[in-house]
Amino acid sequence: MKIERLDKYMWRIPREGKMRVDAIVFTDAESVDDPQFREAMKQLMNVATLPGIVKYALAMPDIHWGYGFPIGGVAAFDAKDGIISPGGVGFDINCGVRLMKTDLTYEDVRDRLRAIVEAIYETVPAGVGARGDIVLGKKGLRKVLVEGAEWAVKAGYGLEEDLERIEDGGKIHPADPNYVSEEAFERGSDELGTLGAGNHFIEVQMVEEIYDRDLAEFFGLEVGTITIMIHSGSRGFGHQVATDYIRLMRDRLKEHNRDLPDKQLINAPFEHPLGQAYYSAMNCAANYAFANREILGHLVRKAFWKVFGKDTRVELIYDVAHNIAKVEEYEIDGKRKKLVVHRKGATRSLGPGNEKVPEIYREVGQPVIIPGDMGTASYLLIGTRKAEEKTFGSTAHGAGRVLGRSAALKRWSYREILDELERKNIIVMSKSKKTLVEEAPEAYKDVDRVVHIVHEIGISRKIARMVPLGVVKG
DNA sequence: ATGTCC
Repeated sequence: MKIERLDKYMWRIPREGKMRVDAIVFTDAESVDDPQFREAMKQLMNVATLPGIVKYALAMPDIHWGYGFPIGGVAAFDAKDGIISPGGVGFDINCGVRLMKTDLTYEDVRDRLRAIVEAIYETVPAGVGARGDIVLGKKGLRKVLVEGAEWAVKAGYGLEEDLERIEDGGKIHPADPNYVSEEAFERGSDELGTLGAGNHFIEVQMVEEIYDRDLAEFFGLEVGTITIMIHSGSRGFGHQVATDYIRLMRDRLKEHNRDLPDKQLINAPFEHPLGQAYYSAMNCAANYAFANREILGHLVRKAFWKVFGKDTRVELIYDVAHNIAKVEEYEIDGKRKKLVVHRKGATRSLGPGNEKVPEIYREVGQPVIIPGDMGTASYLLIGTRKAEEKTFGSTAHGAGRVLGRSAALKRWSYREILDELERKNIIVMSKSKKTLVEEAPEAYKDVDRVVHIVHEIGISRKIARMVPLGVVKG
């Protein structure tokens, strides 16, 4: 594979073979020689062969191997003659993360940390197949799929003021539940307000460092401020939507998908009825995930009220999607074009003045939230115009795995991971010992390095760094 | 990520 260095953190794999565009990756020199990085780059080169891809196939510094498309990848396709692909979104549709801030400081919580972690653990259902308190019939669930986070607020699981602090207001359209299978309805009926497993988590954090004083003040953050981060997605519902449409595209679009370099890149022309059906069903799953995180946020709020009193303020800063495809307009060769922007393990990063940024934040730009893995730091950043120009308004989404789940299980024991977190003074409660080992901090790339790169390139800028005090996992 | 295999 030919890889050219364009800049300190920018690399290019020039178009070759069936590639329609170059592949561009933002990372440091250290990563480029890594064999696992090369595997992910091969996937990015495959993405560059897909019909209608515009400008280049992009990878963020947290790139790693995924289903068909690499995780940490961004690919934009012309809405007229391009495609949409479930593998370019990921199985956990609208997996994402939200950051909330409290009016508490480290001094206020230090003696009751165990109590708040336990309260969250008891309030939030977690783990594979966990069921929530909300059980919906088909009619009820249809409303969730159309209304997203707004449904949660109406049902008493959230505050009205939360809604403008969620990407796209927590409600994306078109989202027609008629394109969603019975099986997805069944799986989704009792999983609202549940955390899930794997890398999903709820963390109680503390602001440890401020990089931009003005913006930190704008968001009400100081060193010592207690924040909460929630990482979850669309649970079994989104997984089923992805499975359904991968199968449908495989069965009904055989000719269109005949020459794929990898079967996992299965896709539909965006304008084809099946492409439109997936788009709508995917948006239903995105709304399910927005509702889910809104409910989780409110359950955590209740846990804080229980431990620290009902007058404790727990305010949402922002909630972002990092597995999604969206129709957005960008200027291509001097013309504005409608593109289907696939962000798979990538965060939208819009700059100041962009009309898609809610009014309350428009003057500064869109908040970007980049979580670390369990037991490491997380960041609040701000979106930039440079991202709109260079990366279809995108930046990184997190640390990125460097070690597979089964390899992690072979390498470490449950006790070792617990001890490691204890040494860092982090309280951890997990439903599954296995999950905890799979999510060992050392199984992930260093999030500080990832964030440093996106900040240096200028596709998002650092505001604050948070460190975990307590973690709840599935 | 996932009722962790149809």
